[in-house]
Amino acid sequence: MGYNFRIVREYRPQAIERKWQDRWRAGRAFEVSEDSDRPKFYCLEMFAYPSGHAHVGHVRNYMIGDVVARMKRMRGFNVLHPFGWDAFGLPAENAAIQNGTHPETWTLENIAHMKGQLQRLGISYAWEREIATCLPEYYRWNQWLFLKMLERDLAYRRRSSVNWCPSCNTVLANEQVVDGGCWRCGTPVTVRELEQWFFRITRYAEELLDAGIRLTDWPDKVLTMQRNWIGRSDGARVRFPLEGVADEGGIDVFTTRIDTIYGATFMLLAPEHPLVQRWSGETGAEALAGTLGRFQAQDRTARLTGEVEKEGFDTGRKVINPFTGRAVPVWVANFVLGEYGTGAVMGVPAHDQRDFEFARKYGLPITVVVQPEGQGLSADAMREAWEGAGILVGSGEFSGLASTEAIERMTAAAEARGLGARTVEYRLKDWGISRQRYWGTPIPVVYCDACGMVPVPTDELPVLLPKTAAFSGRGDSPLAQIPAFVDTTCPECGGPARRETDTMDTFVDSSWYFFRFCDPHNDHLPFDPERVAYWGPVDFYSGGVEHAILHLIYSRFICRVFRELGMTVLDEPFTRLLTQGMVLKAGQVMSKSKGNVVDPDDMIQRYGADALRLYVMFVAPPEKEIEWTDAGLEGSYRFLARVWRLVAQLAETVRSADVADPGGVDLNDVERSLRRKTHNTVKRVTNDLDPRVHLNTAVSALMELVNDLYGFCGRNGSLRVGREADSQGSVAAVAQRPATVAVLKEAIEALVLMLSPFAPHMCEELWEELGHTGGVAAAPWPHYQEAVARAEQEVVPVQVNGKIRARLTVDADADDDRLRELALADPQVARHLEGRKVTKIVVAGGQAGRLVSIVAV
RNA sequence: GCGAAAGUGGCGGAACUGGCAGACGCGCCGGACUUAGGAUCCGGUAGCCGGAAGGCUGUGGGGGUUCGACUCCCCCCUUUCGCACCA
Repeated sequence: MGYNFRIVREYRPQAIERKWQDRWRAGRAFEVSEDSDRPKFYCLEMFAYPSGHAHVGHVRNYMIGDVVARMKRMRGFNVLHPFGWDAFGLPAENAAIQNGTHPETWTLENIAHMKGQLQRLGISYAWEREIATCLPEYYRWNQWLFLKMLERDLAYRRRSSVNWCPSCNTVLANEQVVDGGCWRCGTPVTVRELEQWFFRITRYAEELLDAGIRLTDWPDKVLTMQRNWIGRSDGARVRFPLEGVADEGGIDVFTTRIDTIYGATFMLLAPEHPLVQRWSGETGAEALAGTLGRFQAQDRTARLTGEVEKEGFDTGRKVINPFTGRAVPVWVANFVLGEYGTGAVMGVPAHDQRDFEFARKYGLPITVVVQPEGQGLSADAMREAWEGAGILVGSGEFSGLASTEAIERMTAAAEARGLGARTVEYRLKDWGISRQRYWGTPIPVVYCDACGMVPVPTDELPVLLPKTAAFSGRGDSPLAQIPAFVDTTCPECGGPARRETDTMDTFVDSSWYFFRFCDPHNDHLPFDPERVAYWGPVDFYSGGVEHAILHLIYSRFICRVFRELGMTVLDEPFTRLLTQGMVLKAGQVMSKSKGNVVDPDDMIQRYGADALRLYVMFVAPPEKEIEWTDAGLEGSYRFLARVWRLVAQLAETVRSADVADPGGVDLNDVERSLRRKTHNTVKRVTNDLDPRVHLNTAVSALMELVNDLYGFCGRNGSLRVGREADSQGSVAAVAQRPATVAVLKEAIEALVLMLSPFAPHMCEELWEELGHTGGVAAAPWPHYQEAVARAEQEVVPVQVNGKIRARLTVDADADDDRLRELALADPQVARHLEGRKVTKIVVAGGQAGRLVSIVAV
């Protein structure tokens, strides 16, 4: 045999990375087609808003998805891993207002730049499937979808008070109001009355809630947020007749605590309640009208967050409490919400904190009707509202019942007497999609004087967004200023008509793009149902937790709309959801305004994309936020260089191996130990990547293997890597024993294969160096032998009084009695038992193995 | 206020179903090689005692269950994140 001398190139990531990225692009390496012979895997990261430059916080998400996609590909799955751009939206328009760039130019330039950034990171996307929502070939299907929803009464138009952001000059959906402010700019939201388009998401409220329970691979946190957002309340509507006006009916209230109705000593109406609005217009109601005006002018934010003091006004009217038969006053209160329930509530001051405060302030009577079980109400009762369940008192025939039962019986009684009904209320509101903006999908309807609102026929789609528009920054839609767009003819009568000038909320675009990726160039339909049947649902979806409500509820809703249209049989679009943590710098979120962004291109230039990827994956679990440090990145670079030196120096040795399977050879202890380590590492990395996505521990397992390999070479006299090799002109020796080479080859190849999802460019280069063609990305994932991964013998810990004092190495078939015997004979154990009496000796067994526990006094 | 999650070395973090706490990395200390080392290779690194072998104490605090608790249960403290007049 003898020695091979080998010059080892230094690890220079930039050249390697460029080389492989070019090859992947030229070879369309990650494009896929339907293949019924292989299991499919749809791996998706939330597509990107093309804001300009991506920082490492953005790209962390794509790197996580890429590790999963690459690993799944190697494990034999047909992997769909596409990318695209959520390209409509406000910032493009703001850029137009500020510096005159057309939104389209601004957007397309940003896309080009960011696409380059992602390609330089080596993310394995099927770029052939790239989509941008601002292109007519995409947004025409938004319009198509809208028309289908219109046909099914899932889209409708109504005048309503809407959330208005005075800074962005647009309407916001409820989901887009955060702490009373605009989700984008934080400006406090005001109210406006406008004709608006809505999607009837409430039709699916119950299903979205109920099916959510079955999303077992979603984070609990997200499911809880969605559940709270949908906000189901079980209760009853109860009618309180108006006193003295028999034919005017009465006022319905919604309550979840009908058991407290005997304590309802007043009624409260929202300022928006239609009845109060009517009363305030009557003569002599100037005071009421004034108060109403004042309430409605109160800052909506403050009203919603409870910062405004509770205030009321006595309307002078009375209603009859249908259970007590007594007349109670009707007040208007600024804290009652017009849009929830019936806009009217019964005031039960003894059992509701808010009503209690209200009653104290205005001197209204407080009647206790529920007592804590097993005790009388304390003297404090009148000082505080007690909101718990208990035993009813002073409630006529229902006195003595427990709250839960009382709710049942009293609801039934109300139903029987025709005063009310069991109902369920949801906090979820219909989704307002109208936006008075330019850079979005035009809503495809026209208004004709003769025919009214007329949908644009589907064969006339798309309604194109005109290229020229004036961006004034005023509140009205720029489209309304373009006569060539507005003036049209009615599709029904051919007469003059005006186009709708609002555009759609961009969340419409993003609520079905994952279907489009399955069939991105279809020009007959949004997608071919058969293709979605093959690829859907998304198996692994990752993105920021900030989309827990908005995007993720809308997508679940629109998925059901497509189901209703017969386009898919899927109930849920995303099987597994991973919400990745943010990247912080100096404890703060990266943002352009804070000036603390880390540009991936800078890092790639210094350390290479592979080191950047490895660092971000290694530093913390994907769900956790990470603190950016340059030192950590440098550590990852060092690790890669260490792998490079190891593999490059041993490549020739490994390539010349003449024993294929180390399993068939006699191994010495050192060789056997390395082989066990290899199989053990394959097992760990495989499990860390697949059921769980513990990328950080997968990397540390690979680091351990590398450490062991260096140790192996150091201990093996005929192999030299490391310092000597490096500083003395790079020497690697061929091992004398074929077994050594076989074991080494197995370890090195497994290492390169498993490291490749993290550091794909370097591993491609090394894989080629090891004599393989066809690319590491397409190579099969290494397999492990359980028997090798495990130790051949069982190691059994021995505890004395709870502390482990010894470990016995025994044959796995030794029985419990033998273990006891060996444990007591162990010198370490004997030392700890000196002068004590053994009272108990237990052999405990679990999946982790057996254990001997000795108790001595 | 309500709800959820989390508290482990100087730091980021491991420990899967209760079984050697601190894997792996950063940082730091030392050795080798060197004109040099901020490169590389090797070793050390929770605290305290000890020359060493070894021992004791340790996973926010206090109780409990168990042969055995970072892990399970109860109370408290702290932090983070959601929700927040939804009747």
